[in-house]
Amino acid sequence: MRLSKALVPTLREDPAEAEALSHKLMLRAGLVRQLAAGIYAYLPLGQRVIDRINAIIREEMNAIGGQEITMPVLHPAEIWQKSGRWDGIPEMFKLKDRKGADMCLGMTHEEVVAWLAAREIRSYRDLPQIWYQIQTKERDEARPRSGVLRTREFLMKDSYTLDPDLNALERSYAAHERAYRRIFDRCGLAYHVVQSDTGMMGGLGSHEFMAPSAAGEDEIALCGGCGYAANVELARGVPAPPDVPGWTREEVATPNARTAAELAAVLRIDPRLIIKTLVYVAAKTGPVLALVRGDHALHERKLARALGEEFRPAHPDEVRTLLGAPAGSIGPLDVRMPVLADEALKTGTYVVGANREGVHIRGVSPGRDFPCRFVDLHTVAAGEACPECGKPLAVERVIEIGNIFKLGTKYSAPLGAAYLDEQGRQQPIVMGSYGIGPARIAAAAIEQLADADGIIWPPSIAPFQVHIVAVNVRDAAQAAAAEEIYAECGRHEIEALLDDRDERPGVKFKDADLLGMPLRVTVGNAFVKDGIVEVRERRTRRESRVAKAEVLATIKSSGALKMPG
RNA sequence: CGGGGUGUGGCGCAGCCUGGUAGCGCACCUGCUUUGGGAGCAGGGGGUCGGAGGUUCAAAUCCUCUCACCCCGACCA
Repeated sequence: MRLSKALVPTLREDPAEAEALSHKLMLRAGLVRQLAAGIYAYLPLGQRVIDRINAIIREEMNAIGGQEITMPVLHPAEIWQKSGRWDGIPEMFKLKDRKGADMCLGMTHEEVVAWLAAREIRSYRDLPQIWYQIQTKERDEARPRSGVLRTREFLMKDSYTLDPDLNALERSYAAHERAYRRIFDRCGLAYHVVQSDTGMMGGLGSHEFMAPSAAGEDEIALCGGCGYAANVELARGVPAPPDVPGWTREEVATPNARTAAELAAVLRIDPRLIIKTLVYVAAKTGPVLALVRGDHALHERKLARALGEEFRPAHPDEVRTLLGAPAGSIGPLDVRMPVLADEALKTGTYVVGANREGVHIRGVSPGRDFPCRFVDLHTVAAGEACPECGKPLAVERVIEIGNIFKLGTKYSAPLGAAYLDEQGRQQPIVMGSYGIGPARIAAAAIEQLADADGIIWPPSIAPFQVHIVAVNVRDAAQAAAAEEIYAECGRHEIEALLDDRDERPGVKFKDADLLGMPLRVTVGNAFVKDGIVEVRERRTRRESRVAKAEVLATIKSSGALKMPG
C-alpha cells in the first residue's frame, strides 16, 4: 500500500471527543471514524487489523473443529418470544416490517442456533457440533463509550457448541478455553482468565478473558498466591476485622449523620464498626434490607444472585414509610422484612440506625440481636484475603476480550432442539456459547503496548509488517531504492507500507511512529551517500544500518516480526 | 435513566459574560525557498456560528425549546 494514494487520515492532535488512549490513537492513526455514538467505520488500516485478528480466530476455531457459518442480523420476533427474551432486554433494537410483523436486530445468536439445531440435529450421531460466525451484533447500549470498546454495532466472533450431555459440554468448554488462550497469546495480549457471573440466566458456569488496561470497564480480583481470579461481581474476599470495643448495647445521639463516613466522624469510631443499612424493593420478595460494613460497597449483582431476582433501590419516601426514619438513621432491629447481611458481619458488634431520626444504637450483633441471612454482598477491595489461600488479593481494571459460557438447555428446550439418544429417547441438546470481540482485541493491544509516540502493534495483528520511508521522494535515487525495497517485500510476501508522499522527513517519521508497524525501513541521505538503509524496530527503537542488498535478509531475521513465546 | 460539559471552516480552539462587518493555529490551493523528527515567506479558497422559535434597529453573543456528541454516575444509604 502506498501512503500517497491510501485513505490513512492521520491527525496531528488528539480529537476532542476521545478520552481513552486507544480511542485517541485509533482516531489519530486513521484506523476508524465515528458515524454516531457507538457506531464506527473502519478505514483501511483498521480493517486490516481486524482482518488479521479474525484470521487468527478462524485458524484456532477451525483447529478445535469449529465450522464457520453466517447467521442473519435481522431476526423474527418469534424465536426470541419462544426463548423468553423478547421482553425485558432494553438493549434490543426492535422494528417492524412492512406487514407490521415484529422483528429485531440480533444482539447474540443463541436463538438462531437453537432454531437451526432443532431442524437439523436429530441423532446423538450428529453430535457434538461447534458452529461459529464472525458477525455484526447490534445492541442499543445505554452508554457507548471509550471508542470501539463499547459500541452499539460491533463485530463478534460467537461460537456455539451442541452436545448430548453435560460431560460432553465440559469437553467442548475446555476446548474453547484452550483455543481462546492460543488466540489471545498469538495476538500478543496480556490477559487473565477469571470466574464470572452467569447472570440471572441460570447458566452452569462461565469464565471471562480479561486484558488489564486503565480503559477497561470491569474489575477483577487476583490472588498471587494460589491463582484465584474472579470478576469483582463474583469475587469473594475476606476483609480484616476491626478491633471491636467492649461496648454494651445503648442508644447514641447522632444528629446530622447521614452517611457512614459522617457517622464515624460524629462517633469518633472506625467506619468498620458501622453497619450500612440499604433498602431495596424486589418484585417477588418485596422490600428487603441489605447490610454491609461501613467501609464496604454493596455489589448489586451479588444481591441479585442472593435474592434470585432483580430489584431497585427504595425511594426515600418508601424508606420513611417502611422504617419510620430517613435513610441515614435506619437499621435492622425489629423490622418486618427479610434482612440479608454481608458475611463480614458474622462476628463483632456494630453501630446501626435506630429507625428514629438522629439516633443510632451501638453494641449490636447481627444474628444475635436480629435475625438475618448471611451472604456475600460486599465488593471486594484490594488487600482483602484470598478466600482460597488467605494471601492478599489484588484488584485490577480490565477489558473483557472474550467469554465462555455453559448454557445447558436454556435455549434448546424452548426452541425444541433435541436429539434421540442411543436408547431412542428424546433428549434436549446441551449448549454452550462463546464470544470474542475483535475490536476489543485491537483496542486492548493498543492500550497495553503503545508509547508516547503512538501505537506499537504486535507483529501478528499489525496492518503491515514493514513501513518503508522514502525520506525525500524528489531525490530520484532515494525514491527508486524505496520502490525497489517495496517491490522486493511484495515478492517475498512481506506486507509493506510505502510512504511515498512528498512530505518533509519529520512528518513521515512522526506518522511512522504513530502508525506503529513493527519495522521501519528508512531510505534517505545515508543511502545516497553510502548506499546505507536503516532498519529500525518500533518497539525497542533499535536501528541497524545495512547495505540495500541486505535489507530483506535483515527484515526476515528481525526479532520484531516474531511473536514472543 | 440521573448529573455535568461541549457544539463556531476538514482538525484543534478563541470570541459569548458586557449584542454592532466571524477570528487564530494546523490542514488545503498557488508561487518561491527548504528537505533526516510535524519547515519559512508571500498570496489564496473555504464557515446556514448544531437546529427551530423569540427579544431587538441589530443575535455566534440574550431568552425558550430541541437535536447531537463527550465525561461521570446508575453502591457510598
